[in-house]
Amino acid sequence: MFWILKTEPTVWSWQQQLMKHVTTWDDIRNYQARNYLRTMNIGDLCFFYHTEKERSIVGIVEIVKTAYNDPLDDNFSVVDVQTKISLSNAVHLSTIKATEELKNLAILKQPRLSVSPLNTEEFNKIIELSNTSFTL
DNA sequence: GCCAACGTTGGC
DNA sequence: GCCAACGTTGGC
Repeated sequence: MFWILKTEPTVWSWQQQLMKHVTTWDDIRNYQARNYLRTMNIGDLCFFYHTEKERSIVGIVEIVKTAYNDPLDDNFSVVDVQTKISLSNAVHLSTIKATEELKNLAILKQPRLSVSPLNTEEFNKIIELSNTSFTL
C-alpha cells in the first residue's frame, strides 16, 4: 500500500530524515491516523509531506517495522520508517490540486489528517509529477 | 450519550 | 499570524 505522512518541517524535516536513515514515526495523536498506521505493512511506501510554508511532497520512506505501542502513550502507535529517496522535484499542494487524477486524495478532503492512504495510480502520478525515476 | 466549549491543525 | 474546520473533552 501507499501512504502520505505529513510533518511540520520545523519539527521534523526531510533533511533530518535523510541523516537518520531509519526513524520511528511517532507523536501521532489522532485515532484515524493511528488506525491507518496499524494497517501498514513492511515494504509499504510513504510520501513525506512538508506542511506549513512548504506544502510539498519531498521524498519517500519505506515501512520497516509495523505498528507497535507508542512508549509515551499506550493508546497510540508508532511505526519505523527507512529513508528511500528524495524526489527530484518537490510536488507542491497547488500542483496536486490542479491535477485531475489526484482530486480524490484524502489530503485534499481532510487537510488535518496526518496519515492517509493513496492508491497505485495516485502514487505513480505523483512520481511522474516529481520527475523522479523510480519504478515499483 | 449529547453537545458546548475548547484545543489543534494546517492552508492561506 | 489568522482563523476555519475539525477532533476531543467533560459536564450534564
